[in-house]
Amino acid sequence: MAKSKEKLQVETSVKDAQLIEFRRQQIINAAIVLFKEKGFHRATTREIAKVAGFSIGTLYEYVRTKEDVLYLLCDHIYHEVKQRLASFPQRSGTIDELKEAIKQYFLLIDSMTDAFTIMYQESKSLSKEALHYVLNKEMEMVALFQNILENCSELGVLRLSEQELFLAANHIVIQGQSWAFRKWALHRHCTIDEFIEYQMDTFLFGIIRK
Amino acid sequence: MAKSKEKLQVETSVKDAQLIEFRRQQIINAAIVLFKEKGFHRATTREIAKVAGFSIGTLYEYVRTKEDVLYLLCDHIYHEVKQRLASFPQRSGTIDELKEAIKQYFLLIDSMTDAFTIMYQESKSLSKEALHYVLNKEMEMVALFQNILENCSELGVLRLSEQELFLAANHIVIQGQSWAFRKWALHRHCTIDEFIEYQMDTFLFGIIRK
Amino acid sequence: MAKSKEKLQVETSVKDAQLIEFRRQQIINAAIVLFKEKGFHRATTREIAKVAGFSIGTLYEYVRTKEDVLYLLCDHIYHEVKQRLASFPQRSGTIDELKEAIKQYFLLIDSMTDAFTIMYQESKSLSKEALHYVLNKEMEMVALFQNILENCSELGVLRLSEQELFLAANHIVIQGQSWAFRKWALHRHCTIDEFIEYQMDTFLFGIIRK
Amino acid sequence: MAKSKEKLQVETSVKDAQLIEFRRQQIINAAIVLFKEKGFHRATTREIAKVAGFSIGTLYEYVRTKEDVLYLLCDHIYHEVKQRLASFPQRSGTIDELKEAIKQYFLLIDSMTDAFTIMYQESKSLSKEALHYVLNKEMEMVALFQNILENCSELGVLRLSEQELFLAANHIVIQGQSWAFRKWALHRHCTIDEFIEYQMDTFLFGIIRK
DNA sequence: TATGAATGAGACTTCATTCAT
DNA sequence: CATGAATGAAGTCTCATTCAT
Repeated sequence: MAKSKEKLQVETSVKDAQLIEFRRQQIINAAIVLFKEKGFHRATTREIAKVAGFSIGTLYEYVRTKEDVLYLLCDHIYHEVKQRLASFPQRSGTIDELKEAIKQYFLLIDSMTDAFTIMYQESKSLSKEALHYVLNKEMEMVALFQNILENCSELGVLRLSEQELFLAANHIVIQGQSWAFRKWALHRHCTIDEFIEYQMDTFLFGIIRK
Repeated sequence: MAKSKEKLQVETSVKDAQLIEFRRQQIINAAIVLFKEKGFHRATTREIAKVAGFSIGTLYEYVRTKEDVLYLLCDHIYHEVKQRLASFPQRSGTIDELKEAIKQYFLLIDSMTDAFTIMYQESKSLSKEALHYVLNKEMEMVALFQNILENCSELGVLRLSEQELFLAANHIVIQGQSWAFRKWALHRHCTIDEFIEYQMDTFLFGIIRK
Repeated sequence: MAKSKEKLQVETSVKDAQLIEFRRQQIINAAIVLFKEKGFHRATTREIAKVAGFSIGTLYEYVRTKEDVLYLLCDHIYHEVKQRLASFPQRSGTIDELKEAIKQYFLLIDSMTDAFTIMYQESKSLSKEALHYVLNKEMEMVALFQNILENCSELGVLRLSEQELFLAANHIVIQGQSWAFRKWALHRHCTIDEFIEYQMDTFLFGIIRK
Repeated sequence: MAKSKEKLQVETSVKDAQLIEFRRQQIINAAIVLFKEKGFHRATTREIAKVAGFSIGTLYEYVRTKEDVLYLLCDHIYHEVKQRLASFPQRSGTIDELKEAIKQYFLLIDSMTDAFTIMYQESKSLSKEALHYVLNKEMEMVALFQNILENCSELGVLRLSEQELFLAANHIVIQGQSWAFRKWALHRHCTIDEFIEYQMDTFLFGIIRK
């Protein structure tokens, strides 16, 4: 797996970039369905190809190993998260911005429950190199919230130490994820909106008071 | 896998109950090491036997399938959690009791990081029946905290709705687990004690205010 | 194993029907050699693949389990029997037709001694479902002779009760098979032709007299 | 396996001859049940010991290998057959004696269907040496009938060539066995007595006429 | 580009047999 | 004599990956 500072490249024998993009999206969609149903290891490449709508031979034209499929999936998720959270940032440093960011993040997770769950249960199957890359992305996600919190902190809205900033950002990320992999228990007691409200409430109050 | 209301039984061809207990603990210990290192699927039964200190044949005298090993491991964890949380319950309904419970739970997780991580990443590999049993245990764990919170609520220390009780209990459980599977990121910024303090602080403040 | 009223289907991942037919014939041939030499249980799937001329992986592209190999073998035999006995039916109801049928059946067995012996010693290793199917075929074989006898009976050449018709048909089938699994003893005393003549003689005389 | 002209000896580490006899009968009985149910290969030595009523360790005090169990079983059957057919021989050379012998043989088989079926389906699993011994016994059984037929022939009751004598004896033995391994089909159409009568009738008529 | 038959390393599991108690 | 825990060779089957068409 070739490496670049920015992104691990999954090599192909196919040249047409658009086709690559298209096929890979098919692969990711198939992978989400299958990995959710049976996990990374129990899902076979043959099945992935079949669900994706082409042959096993074709699959291997767009991916070098099964692990690549998982990597593609993880990468895809972070891409989505970034896009979603990047779409509204006014860098105002107000509590409202923070709230909006949290809300968007939670809603995103709710709309991609399966993908998130897979990522958290299967990323350990990545190679050291790929895992490292994915965990970095994860930290970037935390950093996104850390930034927003920092803005608030600088404007005096919050009063948090370095450590508290980090822990608070983590707190948000984790609670969001928990909606994905504990949905089976949570959604019997509340909707995503109620969940968001509760988290926001508790969290902000716990934070702001300082 | 025979079933009883209380516990799924893993059958053996060995008769000496003490020996069974002993060997199974060896198996669990070996499994924790290996599952942590390579995950459930990449770890082979032969390796498990080897690390446990006996032959593959012997392993299968104490376990019917590889899945049984995972089940044994999960069951073991819940056993520990219950013992730990059951060891100090004065049922006082005070905030101090709540704090102590949370602390014990977090410390337990810290001392069994690997086991907890495995459970959360691999339990999906259990059979439907075994998974159901494990998830039930998980809910029992949540219920433990729910009870303590309820006690506090009844004594007027807290003022929480049914839903809030459940969400708060979940909150605790999740944050505790997050220390296990995000330790790699967290422990670079704080110790377990600092983490506990932070969680307690934020959480309780977010809760109590009501 | 999918089921249809007519035939149990052994499923494949290979799509080319002609190739399937070809490979399966290779498998059956290999199985006859090996099952004869060491029996169903002592013959390994790896050996079967090797003798058939391909890898173990390929074997499992054309067969789902080892049992399938045995089933394929049994099915093949009945196919042959039917073809052979169906090739000359003038439905005349004469003794000559009966004699010809018996002769063809005995000659067929002589040319497939190994396959027949295997079938009678190993069919018990089939699953209940497959065994049932095979025993049904066996009864169909008996019925073939029962029909011929019935024709003779209706034309007054023979005078047999229902029960006698059945027993007589069985008699033929069994004596034929005995040439297969007792060849080791019989062929030291007579050729297949002598055996046929003796059986015909004794049997017909015992029957016709009535 | 030590060899003597008369009988293959299965060695033991136990000395008490009576106990040996007793335990072996237990083993044979257990083997009949289990080999019938699952065949020689699928039945495990552990099961045999369990059904026999003792431990696996004890089993191996009275038998050196699993194959020995099968051998013991086969040997036992021939012992029974000989005893049964030896109990009434007046060497009269009459048709009635022949008829009585046939009847006794058929009745014996009917009372030991399972054992006979096992012998014919599993004896192939014996070592070459043991198989040879068992097949010899089989030929002795044929010879028993050959003798009786010869007596009749000498007295002029029958008029058969050497070859015919052999084939006729075989005929009897085979038809008897067929009651064992085709009982599933036959007993729906007739009782053992009807079967005997039919066989006697057809066979004798086919024979005597000469 | 797309296909799918072929490959074979390697996984899980069984079970006959031994031997210390 | 009896026991049963331990052993490990060997068997069946899966599935990621390749490559000729």
